[in-house]
Amino acid sequence: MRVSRLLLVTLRDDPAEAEIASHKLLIRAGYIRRVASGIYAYLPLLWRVLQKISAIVREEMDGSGALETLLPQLQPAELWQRSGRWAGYTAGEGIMFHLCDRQGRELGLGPTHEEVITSLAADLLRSYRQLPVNLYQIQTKFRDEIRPRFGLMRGREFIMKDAYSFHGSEECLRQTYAAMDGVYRRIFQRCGLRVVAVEADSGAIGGSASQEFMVTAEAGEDLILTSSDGLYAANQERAVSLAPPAVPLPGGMRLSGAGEPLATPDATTIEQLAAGHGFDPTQVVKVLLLLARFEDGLRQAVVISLRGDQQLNEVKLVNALTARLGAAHGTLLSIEPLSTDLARELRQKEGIEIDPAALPLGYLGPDLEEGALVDRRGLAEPAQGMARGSGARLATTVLRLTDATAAALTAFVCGANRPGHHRVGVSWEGLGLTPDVVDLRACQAGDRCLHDPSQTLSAVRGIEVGHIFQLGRKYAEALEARYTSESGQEETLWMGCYGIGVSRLAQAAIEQNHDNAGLNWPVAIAPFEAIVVSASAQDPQQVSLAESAYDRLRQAGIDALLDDRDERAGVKFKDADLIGIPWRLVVGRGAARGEVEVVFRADGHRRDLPLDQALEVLISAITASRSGLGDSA
RNA sequence: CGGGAUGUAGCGCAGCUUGGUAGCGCACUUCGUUCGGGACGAAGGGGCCGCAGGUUCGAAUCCUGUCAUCCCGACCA
Repeated sequence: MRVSRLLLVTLRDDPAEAEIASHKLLIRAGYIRRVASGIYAYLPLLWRVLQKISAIVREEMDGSGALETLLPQLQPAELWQRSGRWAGYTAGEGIMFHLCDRQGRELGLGPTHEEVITSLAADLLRSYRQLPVNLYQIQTKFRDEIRPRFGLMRGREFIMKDAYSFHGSEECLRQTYAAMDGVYRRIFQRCGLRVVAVEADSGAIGGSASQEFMVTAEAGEDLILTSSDGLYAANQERAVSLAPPAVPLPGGMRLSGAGEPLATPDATTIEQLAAGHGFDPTQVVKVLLLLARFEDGLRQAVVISLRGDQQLNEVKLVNALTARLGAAHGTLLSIEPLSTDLARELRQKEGIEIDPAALPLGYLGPDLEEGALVDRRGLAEPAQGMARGSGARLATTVLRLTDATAAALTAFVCGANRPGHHRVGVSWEGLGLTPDVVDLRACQAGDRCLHDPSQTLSAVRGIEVGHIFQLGRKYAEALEARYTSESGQEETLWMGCYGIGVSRLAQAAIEQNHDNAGLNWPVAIAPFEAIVVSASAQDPQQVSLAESAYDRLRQAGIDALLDDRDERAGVKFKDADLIGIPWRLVVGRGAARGEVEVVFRADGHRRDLPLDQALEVLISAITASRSGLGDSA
């Protein structure tokens, strides 16, 4: 390809819309253009990169025995209603674009394809003899992200490789899951990425085991915690660890664990309480009052007890609530602090009366009375003027969950459930409570590891480029995907699913491979492997030598670009660096002697060589590094 | 959705406080000189000043509304 024909439009200034390096460079170097928020045109250069990544993904997936397919993006609501995900994905903060066709039928634009593939599996898979199968596709996905960000990093339309495997047993699923783990590591290695595999939360997709593949980069949206011995790595959402030991409360229990009252005006936070009254935060039980909203209208007050120095991990909380109430009440739509504002909103929009004045916010204790937080009237009567038919109703009991760090305290300080007062020397028995213990704390860098308390966790930021799940039978059950086993029994299929964000991966590669001059693609996914630049477009000798170098590179099967523009050498060099072509062959002053210069973009290393030798060097270096495997230059 | 910011030529920005009919750099076109790290000179082209309404003799500028984009939080490949 000739640069003059490439529609190469590069910019000198950083675009105002971009924040992180990779996003700025994608725009500046002419790889993408924004069409709307979170929606981008992939320009010819980027499309070549995406094709190369896709080719690697295909080779590795095909090599593992997976079958490529292409599934519809337009999906009937009915399919999603059967899996129980329609409401969660469309209502409220749902991320599925959905629409009605001319007959008034509801359709969704696929954010993922579990439903479609599972219903197909139910159709096609009948016998254990057909198992296992692994189907994948590389396709555009649509997600109405709450906040699209950072260019291709979090787009509303993006390219994803998703694979779904079906099995006759959990054991077989585990084998494929393990195989995909290996396939993924190879794919990322071939793409030239430094990736960490971490234990992950399975989120809205569901299922049991799941692992994310994180490109380590400062711009990453996730926090990864890893042990120094390399044996443990997890997403913070999921991570487990040992909290620092608590400082024992002097004097222990008081008044048989009922606690001694302490006047604490203006001490509504742990910091104020600790600073004002000489307590260590680990001696305090912090109580959070939250309200969970479920799909069926249930509004559940939740009282969380945490040790004062600990932070709530919301993902763990959502999982705990879903595990306890999801089956009976549907998707958990939201969980938020029960503030005065929320109480007002509840009264106005849902006809639910919670008197904020009755809530001693800032002075809550784990034994907070249910009083105002539950529905004591039986079925709630809709108040006049509120949203009709919302069906919102308050639960009849309060759910109390206690993190293990708080449950382990034998004598602690906590709020007295009346403004301006705490209690000192409280015990769980003294409160008449048996803690319902759940792991709810957010792990931090510096925490000790569970597998070896002498190891500590450290934190790195990461960009999630892949995620593999053992889904189990959740979707197969919902969509009645069964097969006949060897013994003639009808059995539900076991499922796994495996995703790679292809377009995100391209940008993550830039985040890891760039410098002040521009991009610096790994050879395996570079849009072109080499660029031939003649220093002067006026010098016929240089031009013809450049042409012949370009032809010979192409004949040798190299993806070569020829900068044939009548620009000054500096402009062409700057552009070559900016768009990040790994190898540059400069035809300049030495042209008269048949000499050219070979430049390696990554380290700027250059050498003058006769053309024949230069081509040889280039061709062997490129063919050696093309696979992305091994220790190429 | 809540909090913050910004919309002026393809890109980056000034002008707005104090209303008087739009400017700078880059990019683009033509000519000349230059030619190994984003050249120089000359001459050009390009703007419903996000949109709608209002105030005013007069609005990029003041007021109201609205839309869009970006950043911080909840979502995820």
